[in-house]
Amino acid sequence: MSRNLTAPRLRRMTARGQDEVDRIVDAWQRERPDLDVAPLHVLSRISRVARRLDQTRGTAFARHDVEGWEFDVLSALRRAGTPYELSPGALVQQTLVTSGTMTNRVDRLENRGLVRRRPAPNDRRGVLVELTDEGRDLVDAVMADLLAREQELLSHLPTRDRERLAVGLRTLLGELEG
Amino acid sequence: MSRNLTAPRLRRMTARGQDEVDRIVDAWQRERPDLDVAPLHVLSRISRVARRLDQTRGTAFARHDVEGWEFDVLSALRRAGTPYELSPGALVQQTLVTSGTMTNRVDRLENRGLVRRRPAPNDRRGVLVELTDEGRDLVDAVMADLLAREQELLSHLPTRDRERLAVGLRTLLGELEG
DNA sequence: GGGATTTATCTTGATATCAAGATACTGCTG
DNA sequence: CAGCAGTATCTTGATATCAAGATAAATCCC
Repeated sequence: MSRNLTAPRLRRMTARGQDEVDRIVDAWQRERPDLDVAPLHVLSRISRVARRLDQTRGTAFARHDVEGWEFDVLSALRRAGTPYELSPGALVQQTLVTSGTMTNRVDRLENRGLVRRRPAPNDRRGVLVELTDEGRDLVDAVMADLLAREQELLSHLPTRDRERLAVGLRTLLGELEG
Repeated sequence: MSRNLTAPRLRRMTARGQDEVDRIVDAWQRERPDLDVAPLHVLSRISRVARRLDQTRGTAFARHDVEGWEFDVLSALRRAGTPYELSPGALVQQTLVTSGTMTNRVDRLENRGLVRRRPAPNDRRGVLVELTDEGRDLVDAVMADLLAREQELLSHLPTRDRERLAVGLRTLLGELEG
């Protein structure tokens, strides 16, 4: 069993300052010196950053009176391009929720007038969900705002670091989805 | 407004294969060429990886008959070290949930016999949540298993890349928490 | 030391999610 | 062309979460 071989180097590289995850990992290392807790430096940090990111995005969404889950759906439809319509099944795949959740989401978005359901051609089981003009305007406004804030969030990270981050995360995602 | 200056380089670096986020970002770029969508390469990917990671961990937890939220709480208590006890407030801070959620979680863990509540000394408002022996055994077993799986997940990522990933994420987390 | 403020925890009510199963239609196979 | 497995969507029931507020005790400050 390989024993925290990478920990010392990691520690050196980050001498400037600890974050909450460093404290968590150190605590585990102290309590379980028999385990290699190095993976936590990457994977726990991802979970924690994602959590905070959700919270932060929430405040950006609030100013447009939109919930995160609403944006998820509208945004999948928007980036599909004209005529801005997808099947519920396709929406399920893209948003990583279950079919029941998607039915519920589409219901509520339809009530708000942001999407519309129509029968699928050539398949009487099927439905297509399409963005209304109002939905499109909304998602466009939110997206511009969101990107501005994310730009700012990344502004202290050099371009090179952003690329490395993206590449590493892509590898992980490939592992998880492949 | 800076216009997707980093996108071409990113694209080149990843010629080997696209992931789902690449497809999402490309679609946005096509639909909104006026916006700089590069931040999504990092931030959307973090959300998506985190989501998948949750799902993956879920299956590891299931074999020990533990839910993710249970592990979160037990693990905070475990790494606190002897005597394995923390206030509900401290647990709230570490797990990023609200106080109502924590009350509920502690209730359920107490019912399962994994933790125990006792009055805080010197503060009659307060309570301390402490790990039972059973809780400690459980969290130790789950942690060992979890680390083994995460080790494997990271095994295709060179050590150097893991370090860079950790460093970049730490910077982001500092931004989000500071 | 007594009243206002802050801190710590718990309660309540509304909501979003999921797993499992129901329903309805398609399209393959023999 | 009949039956049957597969696909697409929706329904149901249980559950975890959150926001807001209630309650109680500690601490501050004059």
